[in-house]
Amino acid sequence: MLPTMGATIKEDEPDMSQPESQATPPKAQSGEAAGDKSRYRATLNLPQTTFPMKANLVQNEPASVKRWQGMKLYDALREKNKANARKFVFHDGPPYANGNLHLGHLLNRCLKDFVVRSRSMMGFDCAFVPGWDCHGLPIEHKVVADLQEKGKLAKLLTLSDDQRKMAIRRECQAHAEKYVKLQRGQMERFLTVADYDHPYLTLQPSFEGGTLDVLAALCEQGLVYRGLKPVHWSIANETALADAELEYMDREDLSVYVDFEAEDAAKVYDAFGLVDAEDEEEEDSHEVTESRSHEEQDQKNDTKSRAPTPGSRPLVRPSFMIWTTTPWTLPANLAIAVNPRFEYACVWVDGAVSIMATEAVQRVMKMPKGDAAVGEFVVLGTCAGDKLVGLKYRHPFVTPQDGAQSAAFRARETVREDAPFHTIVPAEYVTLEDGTGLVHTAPGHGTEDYQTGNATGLPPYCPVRENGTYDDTVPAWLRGVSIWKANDDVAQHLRNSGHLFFSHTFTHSYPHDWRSKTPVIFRCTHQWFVAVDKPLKRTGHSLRDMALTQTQPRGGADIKFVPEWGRNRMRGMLESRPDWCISRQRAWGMPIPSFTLPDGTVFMTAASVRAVARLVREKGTDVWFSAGPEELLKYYDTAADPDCPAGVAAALKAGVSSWKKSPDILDVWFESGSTWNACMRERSLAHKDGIPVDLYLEGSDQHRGWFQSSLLPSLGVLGVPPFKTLLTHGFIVDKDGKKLSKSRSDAARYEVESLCGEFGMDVMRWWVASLPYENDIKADLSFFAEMGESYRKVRNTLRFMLSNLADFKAADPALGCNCGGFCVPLESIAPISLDAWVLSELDKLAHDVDTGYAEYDFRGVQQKIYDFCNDTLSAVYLAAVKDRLYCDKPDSPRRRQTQTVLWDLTDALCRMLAPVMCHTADEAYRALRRVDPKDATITVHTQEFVRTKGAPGFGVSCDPAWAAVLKLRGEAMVAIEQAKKNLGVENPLDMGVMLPDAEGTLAKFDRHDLADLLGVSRVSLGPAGAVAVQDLRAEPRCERSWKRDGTVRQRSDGGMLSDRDAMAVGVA
RNA sequence: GGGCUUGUAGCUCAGUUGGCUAGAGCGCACCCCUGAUAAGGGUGAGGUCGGCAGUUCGAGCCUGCCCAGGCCCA
Repeated sequence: MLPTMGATIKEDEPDMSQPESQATPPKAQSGEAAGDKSRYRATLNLPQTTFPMKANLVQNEPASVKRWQGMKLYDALREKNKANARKFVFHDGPPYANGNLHLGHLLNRCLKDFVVRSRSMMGFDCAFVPGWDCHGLPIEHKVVADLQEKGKLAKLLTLSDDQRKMAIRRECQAHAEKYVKLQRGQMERFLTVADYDHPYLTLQPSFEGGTLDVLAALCEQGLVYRGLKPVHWSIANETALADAELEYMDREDLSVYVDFEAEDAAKVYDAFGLVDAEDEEEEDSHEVTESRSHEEQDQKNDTKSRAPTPGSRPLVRPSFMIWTTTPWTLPANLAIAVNPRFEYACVWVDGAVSIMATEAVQRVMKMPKGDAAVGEFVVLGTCAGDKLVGLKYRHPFVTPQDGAQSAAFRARETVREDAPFHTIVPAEYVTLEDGTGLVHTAPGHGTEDYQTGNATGLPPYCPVRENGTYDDTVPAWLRGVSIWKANDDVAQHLRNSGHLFFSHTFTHSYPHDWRSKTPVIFRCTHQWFVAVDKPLKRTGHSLRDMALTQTQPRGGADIKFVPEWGRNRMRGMLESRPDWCISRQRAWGMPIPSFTLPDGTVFMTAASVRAVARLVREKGTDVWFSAGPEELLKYYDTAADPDCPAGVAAALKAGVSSWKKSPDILDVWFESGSTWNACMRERSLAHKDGIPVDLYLEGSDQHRGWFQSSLLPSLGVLGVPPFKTLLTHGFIVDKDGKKLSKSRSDAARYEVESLCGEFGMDVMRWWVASLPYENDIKADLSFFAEMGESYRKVRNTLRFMLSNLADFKAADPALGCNCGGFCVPLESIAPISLDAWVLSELDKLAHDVDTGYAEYDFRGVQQKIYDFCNDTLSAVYLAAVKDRLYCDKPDSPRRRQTQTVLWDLTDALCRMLAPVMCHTADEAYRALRRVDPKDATITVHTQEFVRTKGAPGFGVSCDPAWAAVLKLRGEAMVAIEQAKKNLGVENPLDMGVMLPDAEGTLAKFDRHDLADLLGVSRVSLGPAGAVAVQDLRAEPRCERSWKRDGTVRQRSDGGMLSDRDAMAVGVA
């Protein structure tokens, strides 16, 4: 509806000719001629800036990197905070020096950079030395594969061990250094700040020395021992593997159910309480048939194939039925384990008798009929598992002349004379979920089996050689056979001898060597271990006890876990972890500096390790491969070594030239687990007393990896953990929450170089900051694009503020003073002003941001900064002050006050943003100060967060009634929206609003402030009730400010202007 | 199979010790502005809180089971 009281409607109103329509009210309104809106444009203070709307991050970010490099930003940060006593010790977990960095690295590096930059801006001296893990199998594997491809490997194999290893090591070192350089460049492209010129590399001699010192200290505590233990063994690489080097993949295997005949049938039947049937022929139990096969039973003795009555004693020899998925370990079978708490059944099946857990009977009998057809079966009796313990059985194909009882094995290893070979033993870990409830036990081929062997006195017998073939202790038909082939051979042999009840192939999850992707086996080998349950000489407590104590929640004095559930996760792992196998049989790593004497004694003491460490610091670990024992031990003095065995001291006098250097190298996890010493303490970066490092920050896989491999040595050496806080982040997954597959069609666009080129790092960093990093992180190109929008929002807010400061002169920011120039003292700002309100909002933000950074809640920081820019500033404050910025006289006190606030807001925001949006924040900060592009001395990054009197922000508070004003603003917006529909007024500047103010709390507020806050021309206050909107279109509009504020009249220049605008233009 | 963990609007996420009608941003729809303009502003529509069962006066939140993910192990 058109206004009816339009006394000033002009005749040339263009829309007057149009039919009246509520939906399309006239564009040109009463009070001015069409096209006159820009008459006073030149008299306005319109925004002006060189800060571009388009960020052009792809070109400009590398320029920032160069500028920061040029000004040595990292050194400048250290220098700035040196004077501060506050030190924040942050330690970089070393990525592996192999391959390109990916999105997961980007996440990790950005989070770390947020920490470094935010702590520095809090005034902490925060050193950050990047590190690289340079040794280890993956590099060696790659290098050896490359050599093989180039046909150079065959030649290497003709060299001596040391020469060959040296040749491989040279290649490995070159490979590692190449990738360190590559990854360093990528990290810098991530805009991260660190001491890139002085990284720590695990192949540096000083680092190697620092690692050996840790090993020496653990030796000193009596924790390092050499043992024969089953370990995961890679046949392809002929090396023991750490848990971290395993990958579980599906594999098809042969699953077999095997009958092991009882040695003494009567004792077995006694256990089940079976009695001789009285009407049976006078056959006693000693004359049980020896025939094995179910078929044979049927054929040979028709009468006996009749199912016996339950409770009666059959005439055949019973068997213990076991189940295994690794038939190749059967030659090493030394025992059968039962759970003493389970009930076992004696089952007659087609003429044969087998023993298995009662619960397993139905399942086993229902197995698909493959090798043995099962007709009927009868449970003759049951008994508890503990009744079976101690019964003897016969191995189906290993005689006492072979195997662990053979002379060949006894010559090699110590075997107890009374070792209970082939006996039923108890074990709690036996379950009923799979198999028969009787567990094939080979102490040389499994951890639990090994423990059972230890408990019962059985040796860890392992007839499998390094290359995966059997040695000479097995029956002749298996000698030299590959174990994978043996699976079938063994099954066939058992089938032929009638011991195989059933077999089938099936697919299960099986551990594989993470590099060669080949299946691993459990195999007993001589390895070096760090004991986790052995008491330390110094404390009397084991590493496990100390680790569990240190990780307990102890009300603040404990290790802090972010997120908190990491504590339970890690403790669970600590409770169940085995001793740490620290040896590997490879070339690319640090040697374990032990020696084997001619008499077979293996020699390594704390003092001998330290002696080698000293030499290694001088020459690097290559010396181990190039020098002889005399040279390697030149710093060793037996007289000064209390741990040196007498025999060794004597042998040493006779000369060490015949001693053999150990071929073992250290697990790379031991090296990275020593970084708190080899890097942090070695370089005096660590706290001098107590816990050396404040924060470790890595992916949650490191609860088992680096966090644990660091914790244990530190406890052993220092008695305290190496870290005060452990922060973990999750893994990158795709938008459906699935693991990111490298084979996806757009995989190339997820390469970090592509991401930097497509979205820019500041956008990627803004994205990282927005993440709830403790969980899995969904990543998708569309998310990055969305974050680009969000980035632009912040950028435009900064730009708008900068553009309204074009004519504003602030004091020299280098002096750290915001006063002077045109600045208004913040103390003079009235609490009822818009400016006080926005500053008080900034103070809240500054407080939240401060806390957020301190607590690593980057998401909270990001969200609050974004909301502040988007809501508090863009939608509310900046929209409200636009009028005064544009229309007030340039030097009016009101405008200068607002500009002062804008300047401070921009300055404070740049600082808050700096740790995250480090390029853009610096760009804006420098634009605010109008820094010459060539001047590299001024940067936001050497500044600190705004604080006043010790608290974050400017210390400005606003009138408490502001809360009510903002609430009313929300209501008014709804009313204005309704008025558009109901009154037909489209432009809020054509409206006046009456706010209900029954208590008179709003009376003190400037009506202009209130009107600007609502975006309307006028505000009046009224009694209680709803917000009322007035149609002001009948009133004249100011040609300059477009407001209808009630003061508009024709001025001396002929224009229609309000009082304020007339004054600004200088007309009467 | 086990330990830890996740599943809330189309999307990304908040939801404190169980307590009004479950919130935000983005996106979407409609509208305004055209003096932040490859910008800016307003209003609005979207949810059986993975499923089932239980405890409770009351469950997104506690318990059990199940389904679908992730990390680490076996």
